[in-house]
Amino acid sequence: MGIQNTLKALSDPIRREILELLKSGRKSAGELGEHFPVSGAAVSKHLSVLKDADLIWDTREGKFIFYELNTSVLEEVMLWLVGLKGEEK
Amino acid sequence: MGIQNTLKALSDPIRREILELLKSGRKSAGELGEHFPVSGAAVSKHLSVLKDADLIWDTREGKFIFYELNTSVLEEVMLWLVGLKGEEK
DNA sequence: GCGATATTTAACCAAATGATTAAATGTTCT
DNA sequence: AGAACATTTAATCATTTGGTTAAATATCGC
Repeated sequence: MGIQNTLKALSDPIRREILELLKSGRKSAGELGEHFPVSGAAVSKHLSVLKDADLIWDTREGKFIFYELNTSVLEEVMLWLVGLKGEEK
Repeated sequence: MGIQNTLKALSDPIRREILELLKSGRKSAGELGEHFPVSGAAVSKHLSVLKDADLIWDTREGKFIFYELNTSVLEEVMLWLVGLKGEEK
């Protein structure tokens, strides 16, 4: 965990777009996958990176696995950024 | 440029620590290098990544090259993060 | 239980990343 | 000009990353 995992997870454009898609509510892996020109397996791996970083969590619901956004972990990154900006000089 | 370059640059711990060191003022490449257990060449490459991301700028001063923090580019990242947190649901 | 569907995991591969050492560049001083 | 110093660039290498296809898991409906 920690800021390292978070920033690493955020450093990929597909992963960031996944998070943005989840802003409007929970979505299944397949639903998320439709938005990207890569295989489902690739999307699945991105999801597991986001999950390891605690940026999303999942719930199985029958045949589907739904993913949901967890923004609480972004707090640490924001604080770090603010620290860099604010305490300058 | 853009948020992609910025986040990529921020995703490495040495580069983040370089930025933190620069909070307290400009430092030469060598001075920065002393803080890390890697070669000067490695530090130099990290500096060039940060420079490409516009997170730092440099000024040659005689034998030395001084690096200085530029936090303005962090604005975009902060906005993106706030957007993710705020517009949730 | 079987077939269809949704998703992940495994095995593999090419490209990117971060490191090293050695060579090149720029600057100062004598 | 030449030696010493500060830093970058080049060549190289091992590891990580992001992708693919094929196989494994899990659930549903018949």
